[in-house]
Amino acid sequence: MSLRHALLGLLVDHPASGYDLLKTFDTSLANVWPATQSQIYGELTKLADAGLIVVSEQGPRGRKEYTLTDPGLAELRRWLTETEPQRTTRSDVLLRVFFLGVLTPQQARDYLDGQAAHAAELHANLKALDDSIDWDDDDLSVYGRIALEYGRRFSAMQRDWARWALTQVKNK
Amino acid sequence: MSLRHALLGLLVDHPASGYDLLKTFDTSLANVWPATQSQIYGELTKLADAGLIVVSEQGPRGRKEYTLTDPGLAELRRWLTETEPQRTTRSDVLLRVFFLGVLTPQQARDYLDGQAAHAAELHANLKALDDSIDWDDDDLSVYGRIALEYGRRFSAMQRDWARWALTQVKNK
DNA sequence: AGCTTACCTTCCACTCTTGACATGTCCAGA
DNA sequence: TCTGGACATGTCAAGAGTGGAAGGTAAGCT
Repeated sequence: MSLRHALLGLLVDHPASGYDLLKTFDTSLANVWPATQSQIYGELTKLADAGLIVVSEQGPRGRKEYTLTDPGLAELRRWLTETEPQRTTRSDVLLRVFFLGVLTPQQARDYLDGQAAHAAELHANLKALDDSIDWDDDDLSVYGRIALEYGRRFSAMQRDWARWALTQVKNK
Repeated sequence: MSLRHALLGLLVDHPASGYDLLKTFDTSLANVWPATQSQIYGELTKLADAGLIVVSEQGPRGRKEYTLTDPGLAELRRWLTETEPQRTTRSDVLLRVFFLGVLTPQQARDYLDGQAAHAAELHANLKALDDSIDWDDDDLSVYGRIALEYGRRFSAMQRDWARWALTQVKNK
């Protein structure tokens, strides 16, 4: 049910259309909670039916701009304070590690090397992104920066782990 | 399609029944790729239909023991070497961070504090687990240990990040 | 005026995942 | 002997997520 609340959260600051939200998901939220167009439009309809958002303006080309309602904001707060985040994540990258034994050591190293390279690249990109942003002191900046820092630390951790793992796979 | 390959991977070492595999998923694989009973039994049937595994023995209580076939092993190897791991993960924990601005600073800190505590606990548990295992030099040990090390580093990173984030949320 | 591009939404078919329910068998201990 | 707990599989409904097709409007450019 997180998509639901992600949409509510994005509507806190300003009204937006499905199309606007779709772009937000494709860019800034893509690394945290990817969502497709069909999912977003569908969920918006459900949220409007539930009264958590309303169509506040109809624009050209059938554009519908949604605005958060008071019950919607209350629901967002309830979600944040009263429900526990779901922590069960799936990691395809890590799952494969369990089965590297069926490959040759060289193939296993190739895999880990690829992961290290990927993580290193991501880390560099995030650093560049961080440097390019002029961080303010407002809420969006504070929490946006905290989220970005998570990405930086995570990618650094993955990079270092993969490099360390490489040293553990001996030739046999 | 990872569940499919996870099952193939588990059948490499020794034949197993759906029930056996279910227990493996609930224990050792739970943190990497959780799966429910209905999923596992369903997927095993599909894998058998596809000829990637076969029923090698029928036991008491309708027990069906599955064994990996050569095409099954080939498919596992193909998956490991020729397909890229899917890296799009969803993080409920991180998603919420984006919206902490709608709460009071104190509530936001409570949230981060909870995450720090949770990560610290997980880290301690993994360390204890690591210490309790007698690691050998075989494949299972090497790659199992690499996977466990990932968990250790990940939980440490989350713990430290949450603690750092706490210092970023000022009273206003 | 005509063409292209961006905008904007809806619908559909499919797979994956969850949770619950249903059904029954074997075995060990009181 | 009986009874509870572990063993063992199957099915079903509902929700979440993916990918793509379809259909149409407005705006900008030449």
